[in-house]
Amino acid sequence: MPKDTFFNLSESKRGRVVAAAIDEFASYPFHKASVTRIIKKAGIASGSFYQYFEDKKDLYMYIIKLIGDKKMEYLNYVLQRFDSLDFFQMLRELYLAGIRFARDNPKLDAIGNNLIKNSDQLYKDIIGDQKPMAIHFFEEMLQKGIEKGGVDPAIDTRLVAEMLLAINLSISELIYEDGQVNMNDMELIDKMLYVIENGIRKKR
Amino acid sequence: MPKDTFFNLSESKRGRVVAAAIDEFASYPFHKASVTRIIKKAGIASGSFYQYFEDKKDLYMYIIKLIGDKKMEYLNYVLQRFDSLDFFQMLRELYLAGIRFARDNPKLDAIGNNLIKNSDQLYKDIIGDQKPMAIHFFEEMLQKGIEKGGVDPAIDTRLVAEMLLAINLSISELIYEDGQVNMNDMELIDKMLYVIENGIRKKR
Amino acid sequence: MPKDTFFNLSESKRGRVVAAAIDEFASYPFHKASVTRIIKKAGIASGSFYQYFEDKKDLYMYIIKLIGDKKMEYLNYVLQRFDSLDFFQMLRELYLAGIRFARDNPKLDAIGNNLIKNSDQLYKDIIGDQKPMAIHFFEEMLQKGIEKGGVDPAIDTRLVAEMLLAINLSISELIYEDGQVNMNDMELIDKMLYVIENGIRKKR
Amino acid sequence: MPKDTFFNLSESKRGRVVAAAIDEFASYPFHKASVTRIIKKAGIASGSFYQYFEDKKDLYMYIIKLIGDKKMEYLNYVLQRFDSLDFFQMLRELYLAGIRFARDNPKLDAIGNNLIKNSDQLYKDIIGDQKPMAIHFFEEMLQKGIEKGGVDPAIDTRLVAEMLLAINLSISELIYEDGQVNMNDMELIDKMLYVIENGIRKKR
DNA sequence: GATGAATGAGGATTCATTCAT
DNA sequence: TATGAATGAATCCTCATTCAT
Repeated sequence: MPKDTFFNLSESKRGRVVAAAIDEFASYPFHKASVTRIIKKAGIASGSFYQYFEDKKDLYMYIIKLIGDKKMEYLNYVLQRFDSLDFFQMLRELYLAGIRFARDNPKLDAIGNNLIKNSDQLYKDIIGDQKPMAIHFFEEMLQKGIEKGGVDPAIDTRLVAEMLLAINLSISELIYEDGQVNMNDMELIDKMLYVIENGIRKKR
Repeated sequence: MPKDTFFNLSESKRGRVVAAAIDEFASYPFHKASVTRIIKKAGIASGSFYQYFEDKKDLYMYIIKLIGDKKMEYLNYVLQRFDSLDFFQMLRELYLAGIRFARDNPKLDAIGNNLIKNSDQLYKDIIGDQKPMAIHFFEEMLQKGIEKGGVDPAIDTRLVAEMLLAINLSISELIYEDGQVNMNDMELIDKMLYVIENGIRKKR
Repeated sequence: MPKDTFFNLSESKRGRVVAAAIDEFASYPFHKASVTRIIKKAGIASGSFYQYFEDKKDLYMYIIKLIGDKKMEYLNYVLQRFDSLDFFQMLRELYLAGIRFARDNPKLDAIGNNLIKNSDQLYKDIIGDQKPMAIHFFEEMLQKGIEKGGVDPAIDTRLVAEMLLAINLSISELIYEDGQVNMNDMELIDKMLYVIENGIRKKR
Repeated sequence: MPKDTFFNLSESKRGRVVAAAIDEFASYPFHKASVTRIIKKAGIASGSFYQYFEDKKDLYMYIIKLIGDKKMEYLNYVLQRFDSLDFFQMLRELYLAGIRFARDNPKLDAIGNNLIKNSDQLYKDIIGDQKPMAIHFFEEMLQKGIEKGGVDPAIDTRLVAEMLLAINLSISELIYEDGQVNMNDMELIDKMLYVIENGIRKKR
């Protein structure tokens, strides 16, 4: 947690620090990210940095938290309708929210993706339970879908949850493939959902 | 590419260097991996290292190439039957080969996974065309499957290729989840393929 | 010397600052003692510190002075009887007073001892004339003892004064040896004085 | 312990490093002693320093060991005659050896004295058993003196050992008092021994 | 080809002190 | 008078790489 001194800062300076950190962590993995560069970009003294944060990790974790909060803003709208939507509607909305978040906040998305996919112990420490929680959430969705009748009860919910998460995480890469957007969000989602719903076996 | 001096080395010394490098890169991300540690583990002089390799990246890329070659050994058996197997048989064999590779070579698998998932620019440089090639391969498989009639022609082959790759990459994590194996390979593959083939919509 | 602002402070706040400083200087040598820690312990603003004191050294010297004053309280009773006691009675009382001071004020004693024994230039600056004065005092005592007839006139008073001071300074270490008290004060003093009076040559 | 690389150094360079370190540690307490200054004085690269030593403490401990070895050179001559000398002859020789060491190696003496007197935990760690061992040695000398008949059996040997050590440690300060030498070694020793042998009570 | 000492830019972090409010 | 954010030189230390032997 950043120290009080950080939160007492003027909004503009705090914003500069956050922006500099986001820039840095989007460009370099944690160990290569340089406090010195962040300091320079933010235009603060090195001593100040350590009056705001315990250390580099403290700042990194704060940025991760910001990312989580920001992502939640995108997801909240969907989550509130957890009970009124059926499974496939819900999944569509979730993927869509993820895409929108990635489009609006490409750097945050990059940092977040790097974190969740990385197998480094440091990253595992930081990410903590978030990945298991995400899987659990998908599994619950599937369970409910089975109960309501929309989802095939023959599937292994845990396994499918992992598959859906893997696909979810690959979406932002899909979007920026080759640095250009190939299709619009809706089209992308529709095509993905078609496959998820129906599989890829030829229908008779 | 390592220099000629490296390939002129006695097999045992070359082996020590490779083993040390694999150990190191499996334990640390590129930037944290230490040339000094590799040198010590391999029992060579630091000067020698730079007579074998341009720099750390040169060694890393060589290891990546070794991993690719090794993986090919596992895949070749499948690829040779590209024409005789139908799409789903092929996919099953590919996933299975991937699992076997991961089980037999956990360190290589770790290095490879870390590489392909990482969004770091450095890693992108190193991985080069491999990911696009993998996607392209899946896409071709799908095309052929459509032509042969087993695969639904309504799908977007490129998109599905990406999805299949994302799932493929998540497999080794599935296997080692919680440090324990939850189901046997066949069961895992079967359940995954069931979903891929049929989707998760309830059948009437 | 602390600034006027410090002496204008409420007694409670001044006391907090002094206590925090004593704590700190008893725990760390001057260079390692941290103004920041003192500030925190005392609950004052860092800016305030420099409105009370010139710098860290200023505070340190003030604490040293406090220690001197405190020690004088213990010695005054003895010094007042300078004329009525003979040399050995006087020495006994002085050592005893020193022991009592150390027992009652272990932190002050620790700071003082560290100061007087240290050969660091900084410490020499701070301690100034105090050590020469102490030696001078012992020397005068010896002179008077010789005149009165109790003390052997063959000794080199200056040298013996130094020896007596060296012994005096080692007393507090003796007391706390191994963190435990080995003998009571009187016994300790008696045994020391016996040696000082009679030396260690076997008597015929 | 310094690394092999240090001992493989040319004598001249090793000498420069040692001289620079002695200079530095004689001028500053451990925490204030600067690796950077040592590096500059010795004319080596900062990286080299850490190829020779684990860290600053490693170098410091090595210097302490050098001091011990050097002091032993001065004491060995005396110690070899442990059995042939009586207590007071022995004590005289020991003090004399100490004085000679201090005169010949003032910087080493300063470092050593600072170490043994300092109450800092770091210094205690480094000095380890050396002080107890010194006291023990004095105590044994006293015991033997009592058995042989030269030393007063009424004394508390442990206490006197501590007193003798305290005096021993104060000798080098005596010598350099006011930066000038007041008397020659023999005279100093004789006067000290006179007091130690006979005490300071007037003889009838 | 082998060696391993030498290099030095760069790393994160500390801390006494200043100064604007 | 009180505050506490700002400062930046200085701290120890790391590490990939070079180069003379």
